[in-house]
Amino acid sequence: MEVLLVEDDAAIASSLRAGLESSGMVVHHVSTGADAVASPIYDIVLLDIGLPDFDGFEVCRRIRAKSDVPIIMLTARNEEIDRIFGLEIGADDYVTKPFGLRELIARIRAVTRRRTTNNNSGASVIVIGPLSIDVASRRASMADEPLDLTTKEFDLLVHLAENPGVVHRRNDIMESVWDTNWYGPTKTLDAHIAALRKKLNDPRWIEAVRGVGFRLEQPA
Amino acid sequence: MEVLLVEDDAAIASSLRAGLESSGMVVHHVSTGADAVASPIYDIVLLDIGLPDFDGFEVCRRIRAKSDVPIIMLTARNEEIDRIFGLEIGADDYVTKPFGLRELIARIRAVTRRRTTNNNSGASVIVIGPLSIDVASRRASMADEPLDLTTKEFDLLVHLAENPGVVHRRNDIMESVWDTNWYGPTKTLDAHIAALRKKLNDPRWIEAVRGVGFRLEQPA
DNA sequence: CAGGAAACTGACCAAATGGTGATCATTCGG
DNA sequence: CCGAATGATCACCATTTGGTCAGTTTCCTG
Repeated sequence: MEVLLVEDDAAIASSLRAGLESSGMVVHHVSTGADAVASPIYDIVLLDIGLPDFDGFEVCRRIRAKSDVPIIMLTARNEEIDRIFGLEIGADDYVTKPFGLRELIARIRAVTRRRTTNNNSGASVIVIGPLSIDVASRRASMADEPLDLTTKEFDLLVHLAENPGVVHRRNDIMESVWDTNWYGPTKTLDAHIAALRKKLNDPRWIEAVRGVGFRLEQPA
Repeated sequence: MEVLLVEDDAAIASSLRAGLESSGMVVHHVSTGADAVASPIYDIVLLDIGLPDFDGFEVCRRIRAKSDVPIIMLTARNEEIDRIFGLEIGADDYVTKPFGLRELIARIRAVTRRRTTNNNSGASVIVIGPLSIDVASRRASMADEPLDLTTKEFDLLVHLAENPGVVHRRNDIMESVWDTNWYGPTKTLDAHIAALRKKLNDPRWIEAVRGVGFRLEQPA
């Protein structure tokens, strides 16, 4: 596992390097955004937001432009999370300073595992284009506009968004969101799908697959 | 500044050593409680609670028996904070893992400064905009106005403030603040939430998330 | 032991939420 | 092209939930 660490604070960088290396990772350290963008591709990028030249969001965007490498943002304050949240920056996860080494390593493993299995479940934040969902704080936003979702709507959205593009069968949805795999003559699920569609502004986000279930995907 | 680091996890110890040394401190590392007690006196002791031989509290007591050296406890879980809290073990401060190097260094400086100036202020503080909570001294203030909180109100506030923005489930709150995960038909939690809201002056500080729990956040 | 503050509890109310069936629209197969 | 099946939408109603309050119990302090 080769890590590109983008961090301008020498103390933090040195501490992280030591910790990551003792977990068997190879750490390449750069301290500016320019160097980060110019670097060859590694297995994962740890990206500090407060960089001297241009900020982490810009770096993230530029790296994304040329690669799908997993990116974890290192943010200093909670306020910055909101910015990340609404922006379509394409980071895979973020950790807030101060963070522990074990936590960071766990996140790295989770992100890379997620990437290799092409499965989005377990992320702190699910980002699908303009749609982002923070599972822990139970908030979702579309193009920076917060969505006012009810409990069921949120759970339903999370279930669909955990595997975007794949069809979720009605029974599976019922079991996951309603704790029952019984789908009788009720229109409960349909009603909530309808409500969600309305709040997502564009009904094409949720596509019905006749006879099977529903699929969530960013409209073309 | 000479630091005695008592920590059995090699990765964490190595990482901390690197960080502290790059801040100009001299780090002496031991990994067992026995070694810690046997060590000569340093300027400050960083003491992990989870040690292989006997636990950090015992080490703390024994060190205190022979010296007034400042001690900062490194604790792994929130649960352990309560134990520290209740015990008069004589530690000067504690930090909860995961913690950041900068935070730790700040604490070290604060504790040693406090020692030399014989001043008790400056312990661990949670700050969320105008709201600040001094966990160790159990004081909270809003816009520099002290808040007169009861025990339960304070514990509740701390629990919510430790993860601002995220939704805390009723059961989790009950378990953390009331030591029971049973939330029956009672309105105990709601009553205390109401009391807290009133004392925070703006009810929007605590948002109810229907069907789930509560979230603390600075009003827009 | 007395007084008061804090905590707990249950009742009540209002509002949010979720479930339901009727009805309309769309798709698909013959 | 028609009818059956499936999905979409809507309005209505029952339930759940959170907020508030007053009464009671518990605990602490002096």
